[in-house]
Amino acid sequence: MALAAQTGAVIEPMSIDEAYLELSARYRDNEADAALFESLPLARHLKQTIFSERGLTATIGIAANKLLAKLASDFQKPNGLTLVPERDKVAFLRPLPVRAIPGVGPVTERALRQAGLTTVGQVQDYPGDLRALAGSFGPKLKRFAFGEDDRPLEIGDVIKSVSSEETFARDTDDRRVLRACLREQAAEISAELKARQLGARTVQVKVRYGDFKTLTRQLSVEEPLFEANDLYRLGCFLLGREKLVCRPLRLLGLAVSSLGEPQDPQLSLL
DNA sequence: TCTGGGGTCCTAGGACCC
DNA sequence: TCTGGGGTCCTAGGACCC
Repeated sequence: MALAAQTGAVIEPMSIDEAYLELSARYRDNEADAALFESLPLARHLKQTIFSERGLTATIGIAANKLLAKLASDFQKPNGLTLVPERDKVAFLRPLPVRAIPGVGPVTERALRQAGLTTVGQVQDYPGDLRALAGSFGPKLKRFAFGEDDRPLEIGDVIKSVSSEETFARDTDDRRVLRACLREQAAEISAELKARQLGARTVQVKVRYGDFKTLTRQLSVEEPLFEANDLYRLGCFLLGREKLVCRPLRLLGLAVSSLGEPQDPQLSLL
């Protein structure tokens, strides 16, 4: 990442080992495809440096937007380097399975298949209303199918929720086990909130039973909370009020959302 | 997919207010 | 007292991603 920063790139980390680099500032004076090709030496240099410094291979996709860069990097997986020029993007996309498009999971894939659409090319050619198949994602899916994507890089780490959950080795309704679990989760979440100087106005518990049935119950409060004890007690309250531990649990989870600046800790009630 | 954990976003119904 | 609409918040569940 430090190396990438030296290139003057704007960076959006996606996970521990994946990131988008925007280099349009570095190659801005060129026609789109020319700029892409000009970034090839830098991409090769990045791969080489990662390998010599860490002994790891890296895969890079080069394209004019996030969607295409991601698909390009997926194209040739270990140790790949794929460039998708603007002029080739529609053809590049055509043979890909619909599942390759980010946002198309098992459910949307099934809906599309039932309409006879299994490749991105078929989505490109589809004259019907994709909303009927993919809901509000339909219009975006259509644009993605043609390689159009204007999502900007998201930098900064605005976080919207914090959660912790645990799947038990054996389903349990032992109150002591569950309380200890919840207490630990509350402590973890509290530490995260404090580290980020955030408070949470919504607390949610999640339970899953042996048959995989999963329920959530949440509660919003006036004052943003961040103390482990407050989170723990609200979690207990929700479990009890909703009688969620009516049979053994496979999973117990605690989550907070509606995050914002905490009030003066002195005023924190409950 | 006999199924782990931490996230985001969307939908839909109900409460409540104007 | 009943009806209608819009806006916002809360809640629950689900699809999806890494």
